[in-house]
Amino acid sequence: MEYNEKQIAIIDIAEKLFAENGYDATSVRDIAHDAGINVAMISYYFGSKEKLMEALFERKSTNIRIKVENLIQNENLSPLQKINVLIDDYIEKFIAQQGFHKIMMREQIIEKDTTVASIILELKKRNLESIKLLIQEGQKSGSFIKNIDVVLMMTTMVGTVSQMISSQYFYREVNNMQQMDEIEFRKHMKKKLSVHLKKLFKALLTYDSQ
Amino acid sequence: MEYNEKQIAIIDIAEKLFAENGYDATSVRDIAHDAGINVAMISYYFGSKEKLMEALFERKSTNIRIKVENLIQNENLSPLQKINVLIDDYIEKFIAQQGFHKIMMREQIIEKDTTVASIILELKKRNLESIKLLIQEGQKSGSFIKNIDVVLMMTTMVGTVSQMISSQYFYREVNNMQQMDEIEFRKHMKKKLSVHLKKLFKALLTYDSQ
Amino acid sequence: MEYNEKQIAIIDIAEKLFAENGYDATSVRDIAHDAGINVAMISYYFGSKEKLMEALFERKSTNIRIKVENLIQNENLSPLQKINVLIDDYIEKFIAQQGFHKIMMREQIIEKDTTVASIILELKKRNLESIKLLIQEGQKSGSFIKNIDVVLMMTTMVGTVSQMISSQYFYREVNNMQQMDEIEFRKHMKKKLSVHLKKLFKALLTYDSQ
Amino acid sequence: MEYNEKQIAIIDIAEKLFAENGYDATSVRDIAHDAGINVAMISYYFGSKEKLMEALFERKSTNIRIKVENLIQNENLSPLQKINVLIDDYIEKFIAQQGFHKIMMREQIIEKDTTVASIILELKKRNLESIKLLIQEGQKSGSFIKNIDVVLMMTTMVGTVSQMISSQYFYREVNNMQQMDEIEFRKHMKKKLSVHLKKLFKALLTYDSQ
DNA sequence: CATGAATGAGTGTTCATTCAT
DNA sequence: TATGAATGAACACTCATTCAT
Repeated sequence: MEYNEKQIAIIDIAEKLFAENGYDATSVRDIAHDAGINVAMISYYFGSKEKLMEALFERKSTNIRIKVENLIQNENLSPLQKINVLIDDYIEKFIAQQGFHKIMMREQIIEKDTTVASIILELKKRNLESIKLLIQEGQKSGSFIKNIDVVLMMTTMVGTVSQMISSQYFYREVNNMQQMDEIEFRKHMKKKLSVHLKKLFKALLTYDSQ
Repeated sequence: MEYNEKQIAIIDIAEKLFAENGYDATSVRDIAHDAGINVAMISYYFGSKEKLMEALFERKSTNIRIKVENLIQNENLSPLQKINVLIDDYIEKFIAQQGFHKIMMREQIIEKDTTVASIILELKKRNLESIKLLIQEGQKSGSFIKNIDVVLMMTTMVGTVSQMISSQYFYREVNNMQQMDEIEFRKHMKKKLSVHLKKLFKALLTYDSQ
Repeated sequence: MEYNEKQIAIIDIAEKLFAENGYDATSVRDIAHDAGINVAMISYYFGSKEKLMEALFERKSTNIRIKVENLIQNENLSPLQKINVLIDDYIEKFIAQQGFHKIMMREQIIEKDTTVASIILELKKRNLESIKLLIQEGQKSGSFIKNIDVVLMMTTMVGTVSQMISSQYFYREVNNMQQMDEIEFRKHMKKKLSVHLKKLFKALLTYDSQ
Repeated sequence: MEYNEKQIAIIDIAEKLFAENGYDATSVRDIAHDAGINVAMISYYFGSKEKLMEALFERKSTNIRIKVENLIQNENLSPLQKINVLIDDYIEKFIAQQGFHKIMMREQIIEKDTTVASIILELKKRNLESIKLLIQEGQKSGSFIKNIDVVLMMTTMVGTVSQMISSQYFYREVNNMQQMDEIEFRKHMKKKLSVHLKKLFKALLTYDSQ
């Protein structure tokens, strides 16, 4: 699907509002107002509010796919280093696209069988496959242990970053960072998450539990 | 606050519907219908839909507090064993009260300054304090390393379990467990999460990173 | 109709609230709340909200009837003096029972054929008859002119006092009396209205227009 | 504020219903029904029921302002004649716009600090200022006495006409005019009020009370 | 005699969507 | 292609009243 400038503008506004207030608490009027367009335009361009949501997912979900192709062919990095690159890449994407991730987190919880749900499912499967490739590579070379539950490992990566984003105001408060500039705080989160997840992944991938 | 039988029944129905469809997508009519009562009763008993939500949080949030009092005084368990007990306790509570946790996950994302938001904040603070006590005990005895970011550790515990619950249908699918009985699947999740988180915590608490 | 203490208390509260906010804008819950009783009591004691209004009118309307019996037989006063006594009596009652008069003013405007409307009509007729007696006495003795439209004259008396009550806050403002104590202000209004209406009535009753 | 045809139609219907039944006893559904439009249109056009009321006041209150500019410059009329013209003008406006005046009478009684209340207050002040100009002119030329309470005089004018309108059915009844054609009855009222108020004003403006 | 619980109808308002232009 | 006008359904909530006790 190709979207023109106006449609993209609408999608971006929708993303912002859905992220802040949730899909149901955001009216098409809110979106139209913030986008400076007529209410009818949303139905006109996307067919319905739900279809707008689908368009949003179609457009944004591709940006947050884990990409592993170049990484695999890179012969200068060890398997663990590759995993670390991947972790940083994931954190970077997640934090940069907080808004969309918030929407996705909420949608993920709903059990309904919607188009959006299937997009999310597809995304998860792709991400899982990508990371599996890297793990298997490390296992073949003997760098990683045999017994690795990749799904659980992903769950921890996604869950930890998600939870960090969701509770960032709590995090700021307990760490006395209320006044910290947003950009600086994002850097801080990235660094913390990076070190933290790398440590966890190292444990999962290389320490044999007996 | 004390609630009578009818009120509790309403709260339970509301919990189920809010968990399944979200707060905004659930109308008071839906709740009244499922509870077999008149719409007016929700206002009558709780004042408003929002107050019903608050009542729900008031009632349920106490059930999911981490309790460490007995654990601390137990002299038969090592600090790490205590942490492991706590992990299992947390997983148990979270999975048993999935519905409420789903609601809380969604509410946590919204940035608004509501009563519910403050209840969640309070809960997080209490849980953090509880777990800090155990950690400090282990540090004093030398069982745990000095440098532990408890908030990040909690983030991983909460995040991992949350993410597992949120994506349990994905988990079933990629593990070919679609047909597994719900009770058995819960057992499976608990076991998996237990082993996984214990491994992660052990790494965070005892391995010094250089 | 006889009303017990509780009923009278309810009627008094209702009078206050109806006067302040209007009949329709006052809910039985408001009344019950202010009276410190159960909502059901209003239906229980009076049958309905409308019947409560009727009870209110039944009770209060008798207090504001113009009484001329003693006045007529008083041989020490001239006809004009008697009219002046009546004017003061009317002003006194109206201001003392402002609340009820406000309710009546509003009800009077509605065109519906209700019980309350018929009570008001009855009251007006009685008051008209009373005053007519005094006028006729004065005409017989030659003190008053022949051609007097008593209805119009009453309209001016009632209308002037009503309007004064209705717009008393405007009156205070344009006369810089915002800070004046309520009791003192009532005295002021009474005096002003008294002199004013007496002058008007003297003109209507004694000056022949050619 | 400019209103389009549809909006004006709605305002007119609202005026009729508010006049007949009162603001609170008139539902937006009643208005929508009588106007042959959808209920949502009232919110759509005016924002809310209250805003509709304000629009009504904004539109109609200008029509009933006493205008005195031309009168002052007219050199062919004596001060008293000018007052008489003003009285007739006021009666004419009041009776022609009975509906709106009924609404205003009721609103005037309520003590709340609403937009409508402030419009009424403003209107009263303007009318008072207008009439004061005429009075002062007459006083300067020696036609009127010095000691005139203009506010009280206005109170009598407004009050008398208001009361006449409010109790016109009573008036018809006691004067055996139930069957009189509405148009003819209005003429009758105007004539009666005109003569009556002119007599009263003459007394207030020219007779010195000793 | 009194009341807490409960009800169905109604309130004003907002919703996503459609229509006529 | 674009939009202001309009709609019917739904929203949360309040209403006066009734009922069982």
